[in-house]
Amino acid sequence: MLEKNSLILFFTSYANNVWKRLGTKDFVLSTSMYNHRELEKKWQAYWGKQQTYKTLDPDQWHGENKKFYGLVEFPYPSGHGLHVGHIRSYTAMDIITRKKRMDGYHVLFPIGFDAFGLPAENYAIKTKTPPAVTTRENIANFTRQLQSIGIGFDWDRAVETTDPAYYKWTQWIFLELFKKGMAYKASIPINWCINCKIGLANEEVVNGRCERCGGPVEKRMKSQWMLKITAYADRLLNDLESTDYLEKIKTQQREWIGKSEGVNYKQRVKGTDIVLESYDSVPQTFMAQTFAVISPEHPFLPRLIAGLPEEQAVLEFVEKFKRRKIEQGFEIDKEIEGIFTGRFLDNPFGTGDLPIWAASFVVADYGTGFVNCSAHDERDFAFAKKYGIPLKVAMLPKDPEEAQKVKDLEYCYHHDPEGVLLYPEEFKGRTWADARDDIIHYIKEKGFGYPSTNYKLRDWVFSRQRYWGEPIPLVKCTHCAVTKGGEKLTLSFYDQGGWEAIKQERKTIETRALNPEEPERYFDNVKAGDIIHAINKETQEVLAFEVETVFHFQNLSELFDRKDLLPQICSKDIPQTLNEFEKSYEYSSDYVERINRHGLVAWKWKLQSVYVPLSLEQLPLELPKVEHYEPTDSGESPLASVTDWVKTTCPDCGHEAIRETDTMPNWAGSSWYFLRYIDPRNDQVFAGFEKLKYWMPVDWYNGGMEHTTLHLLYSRFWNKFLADYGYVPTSEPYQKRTSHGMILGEGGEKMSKSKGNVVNPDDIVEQYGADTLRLYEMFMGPFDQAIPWDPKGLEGCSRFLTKLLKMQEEKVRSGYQDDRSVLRLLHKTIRKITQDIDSMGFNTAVSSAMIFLNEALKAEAVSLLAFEKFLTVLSPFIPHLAEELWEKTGHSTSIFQETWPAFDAELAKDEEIELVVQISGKVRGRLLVSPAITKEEALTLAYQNKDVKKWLEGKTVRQEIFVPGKIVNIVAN
RNA sequence: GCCGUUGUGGUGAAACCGGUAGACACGCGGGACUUAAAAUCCCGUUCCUUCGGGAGUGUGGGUUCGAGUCCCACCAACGGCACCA
Repeated sequence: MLEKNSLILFFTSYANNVWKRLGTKDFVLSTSMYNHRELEKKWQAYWGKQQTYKTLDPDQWHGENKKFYGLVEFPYPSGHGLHVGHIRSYTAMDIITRKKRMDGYHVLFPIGFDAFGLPAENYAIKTKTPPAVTTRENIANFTRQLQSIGIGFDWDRAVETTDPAYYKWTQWIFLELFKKGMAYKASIPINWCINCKIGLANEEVVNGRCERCGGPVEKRMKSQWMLKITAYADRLLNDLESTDYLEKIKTQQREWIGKSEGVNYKQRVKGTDIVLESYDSVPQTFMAQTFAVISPEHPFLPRLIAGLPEEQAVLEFVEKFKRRKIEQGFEIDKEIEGIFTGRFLDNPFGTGDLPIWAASFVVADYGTGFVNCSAHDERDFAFAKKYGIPLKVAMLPKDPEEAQKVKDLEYCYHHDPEGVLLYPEEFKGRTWADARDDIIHYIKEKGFGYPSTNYKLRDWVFSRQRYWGEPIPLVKCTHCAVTKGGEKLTLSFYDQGGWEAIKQERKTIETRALNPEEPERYFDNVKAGDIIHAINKETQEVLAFEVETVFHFQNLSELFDRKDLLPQICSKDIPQTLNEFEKSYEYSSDYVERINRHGLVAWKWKLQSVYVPLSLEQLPLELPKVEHYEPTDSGESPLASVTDWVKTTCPDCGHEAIRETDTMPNWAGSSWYFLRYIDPRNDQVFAGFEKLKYWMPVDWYNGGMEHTTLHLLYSRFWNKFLADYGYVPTSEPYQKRTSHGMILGEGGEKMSKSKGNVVNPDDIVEQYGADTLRLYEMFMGPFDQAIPWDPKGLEGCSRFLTKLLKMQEEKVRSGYQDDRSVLRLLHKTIRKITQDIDSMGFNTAVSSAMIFLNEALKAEAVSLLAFEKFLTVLSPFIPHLAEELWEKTGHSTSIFQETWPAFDAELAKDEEIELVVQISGKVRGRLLVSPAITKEEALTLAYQNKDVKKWLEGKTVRQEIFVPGKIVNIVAN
């Protein structure tokens, strides 16, 4: 012992520097330091043992009847460990929820891990380590780190998306979506990353490159599971009104949904039977249209140009376009290029035939992929100028000079609400903004087109051909499902009657009038063995059925003669006369007429289920072990090679069947995790309804700006879907959403391993302690803004804690009568911190605490009562030290069981204020006065002031302004 | 190009509804304690200055008794979207 002491004395001169490096600062040298490592461990153990942060179920809560559900985005447990950015967000919500607890709320503040996804899988490919193993290790590490910074999570409720007990319900929700027709399989052009061999959602493609590997992306046709999020587009848009998201987050959501209203025109291509539709969101100037443009990727384009002299040139252009699109990573907006197709549009507006061009600037998958163009659109204008296509104006500015310029086509004049229309005749003189609705009506009345709405939002590509994700719990049955190819025709049903008939197989004969103009729609090429899909347009439910026999009839009379078929066609009474029979076919005015002109097809069918869902008892469908984690070159999931897993029996018929081998995207598990926290161990349902009713919606959700479009949209969609079927109580999951700013590296750049500027929170906790780290992250700058990391900043926060300790040891006296000024500042501080926590002004809350501490240390002493109040409002920021000091001041229970201190407005009031005297807006003097001083009194005092007298010498007073409590301004010259 | 955010000392930043610009913290300079260093404490720290004062919140205008804050035009940085007809 003696030896050790002398050693310390001997080495004190540089010990501080040395032990910081060696990390051996595990003894207390003086009162000005504290052993954060031991102290923090002590309180973390205490909280664990006392279950300080355990959230009781509603029926066990006996406190006040008010709840608060605070949510933070659960982390992806990467191998790099916790990022200091996580700590910023988690500490903020930790502070908010601790305060809510102290305000008497029943608080839910949970955490979990979103652990499916590419990094673990890519690591597995590289090292052959099963993702389950790395994930387990990473979760253990993250858990340790999160606990080491003292975030008050209820660890009993922790969830992991990779846990079969969790993804059982992710699979269940998917099956619900499937059963309700919200999941469907479609062959679509998907974004295919050549490097990763994986299909990407639109949102994972950044500037034409893969978001993850940065490699090139190409379009490939692939059969994918899709979720019909577009069916919820309007509600996802409109319901934003009822939420309290930051305005910029709402804007992002709105723009991603991208609702646009306008009209569709239906127009015949001259000399063909092709009818093309175009979408126009600015129909006011439709009379200006002088040409049309079709997307090079439009499916009708080859038919359009077939046999024309231009055909070869156009096909070459299309080829060149597609190649360039891949090579240049979609950066094709530099120069717009096009080619005349040789076709003309038979313009129904009577303004002449419009030449049809194919051009790079029209995208295939928005609207109809075909556009009518005019001088009143910037891109159209530029294109026409480049290729010398005639233009015509249909709207002019009010200013005559400008109008002349527009007439001369000097620039593109567009989207001016005050623009005056020239055509059509009926609208001459009306303004662009005012005429819009009437023009749309006019276009509809004239039969030129009909109102239509478009969204940028696309259906959600929900399948991945990857290993590390939730298996899609469907079985492809070879017995009760037919999987032959052939074009799948679609039969839609608006009416519930027809739909029910199909579902119950009441009718086994379907008939359709033929129409050579639209062969696809009217089934004149239907063959036995075809799979036809019927879609209920109301519910979006899809059923498949196989065509058994096909019958063709010239007219209704021929069909009426097949008396053997009639009972299967007519659901009610069988008509006795042809006349009666015809009547039953009068869906629309010309339907019978069309049948008698072109004929009619009828076919016998049987209902099919191509994909059969597993039953609840069969869930979870666990991921099997595999040998290789690489996706195959053909793009199939590695699961496809696990033959004994793929081979199974059909849950419906029991015959041999094959499993779906696609897995879900990593968005799946995070789309409902906030629901699972509420009832995390329930094995009967994903969460009990009564508990959901108590806790939902989430009162406050904080996360990164990078998740404010997709994750937010997807999870809102799932929640709405579940709400529609009565599984969750609220249609919107999150009442309030805020976002934290990123923490950047020291140089102001994003932290990344390659730049070597990553800060490891473990190092900071080791050196300074968790409380210092927390305090610094809250103090470093405005919460919603990106801030570079500054190691020096930690010092100031560390000093603050040392001073706080010093205050407790040297200044706190029980029963001391506090100085009036200290008491006043205390209550001002309580008020400031209370308000700042609610508005996320953490940086100014910390600064006000610093101000108080600085002042209090100057006082002779501070009462125990005052110190306790100060410590209480500070405790959410620095929970460990707060508990320690609370204990030191004689308490045996946790500080977090205290009530949040109320501030006394009377005590916080100033007795004397500094009133600034300005002469003509310049500060010339100051007066110490009562806050209640009147204008007259203040002016009298001001005029007595010698500086003021000096400045007013030889001047005439023009005006006297008095702002109570602030300023006196004497205007003189 | 469009949308959003932000421009204030050497640095991170404060500044409520238009009312003392630069709180708080870092850094730096000086001092105290010490043989010395670290730690700690105290003083100073926007710039210019003839020590009276003057200028100053990205730039240029405007409104006002008074503008970092409001209005107009512009510039720059960051983030998001990007041929959406």
